[in-house]
Amino acid sequence: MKYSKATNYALHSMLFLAVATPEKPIGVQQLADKQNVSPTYLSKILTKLVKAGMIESASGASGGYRLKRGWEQVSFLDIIHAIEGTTSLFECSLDHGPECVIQKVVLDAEDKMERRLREQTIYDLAQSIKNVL
Amino acid sequence: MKYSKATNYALHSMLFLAVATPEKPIGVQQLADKQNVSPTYLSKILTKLVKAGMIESASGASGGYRLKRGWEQVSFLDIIHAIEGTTSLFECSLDHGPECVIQKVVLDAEDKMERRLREQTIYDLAQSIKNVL
DNA sequence: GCGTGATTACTCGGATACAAGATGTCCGAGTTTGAGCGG
DNA sequence: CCGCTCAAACTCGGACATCTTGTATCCGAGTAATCACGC
Repeated sequence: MKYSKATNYALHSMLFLAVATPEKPIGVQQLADKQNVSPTYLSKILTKLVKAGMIESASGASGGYRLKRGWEQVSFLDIIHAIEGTTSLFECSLDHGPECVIQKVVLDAEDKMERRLREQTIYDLAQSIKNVL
Repeated sequence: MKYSKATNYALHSMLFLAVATPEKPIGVQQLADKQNVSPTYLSKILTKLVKAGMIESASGASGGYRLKRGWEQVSFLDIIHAIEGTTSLFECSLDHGPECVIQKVVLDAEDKMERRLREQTIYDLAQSIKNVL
């Protein structure tokens, strides 16, 4: 039970974009260099973020990726869900009545984690980093 | 990012043993039938719980598995860790300074989930079920 | 009745097989920028 | 100086390869209870 590396790359890419926020888009190459990943693989991950509506891509020369309007509200959970999917981390798969007491406990615990991830935005994190610099 | 089915089987097996608590051990076959799993596969899972010290196995005819002394303190988190391992669900794997702010956020969220799973014992859950019956 | 050996029912652990998902690469197609060239 | 064309840089998306992990099966070995048999 671990988050995939792709989630790691996605979170770092978003934070990097949030700290930079230039008018020109940032190329995949530059993002990939920072994280030691192949650009083509990273582009697959960023495509998911595009489809989730957090960033947008610009084709052609001097193209790249850029934060989209409203990105200030994007939370950690949004990013994680965009990469990992939204299925909950426990499903009983047994047919012992309508509700599984075990599942209820685990989902309740999961909810506590998600609550924390939902209230943490990339924007806030980027601001706190900038203050340190 | 999901808990494995093995974790599901382990939790259900523990709960079943906790509700039963007979003097005689319960065979794998019986536990497997309840959950629609092959007995040999379930035995591999139960072996992990034995090594974790929660249950003990009895060989030979009329053998099986039995809760071990001190099982009343076993929490959900103990069982999950016995099956999934104790590695935290996020590791940065990047070398951008000593601490990764992203990792700190995710681990903080994970801690909130684990706190809930740590305070929930199989014993308490078994008691609440018995009351309903 | 009692002891002894054989049978049976069960777990244990390793080896193996299979499937799915994560990770990563390759390449062709489309798109925009910018430079070069000719008028 | 203007406009056209072409090359370069870049993303996009699908197809493919590889590796790890979860899931599951099979089988031989060991162990304990029980049964059968002979004394």
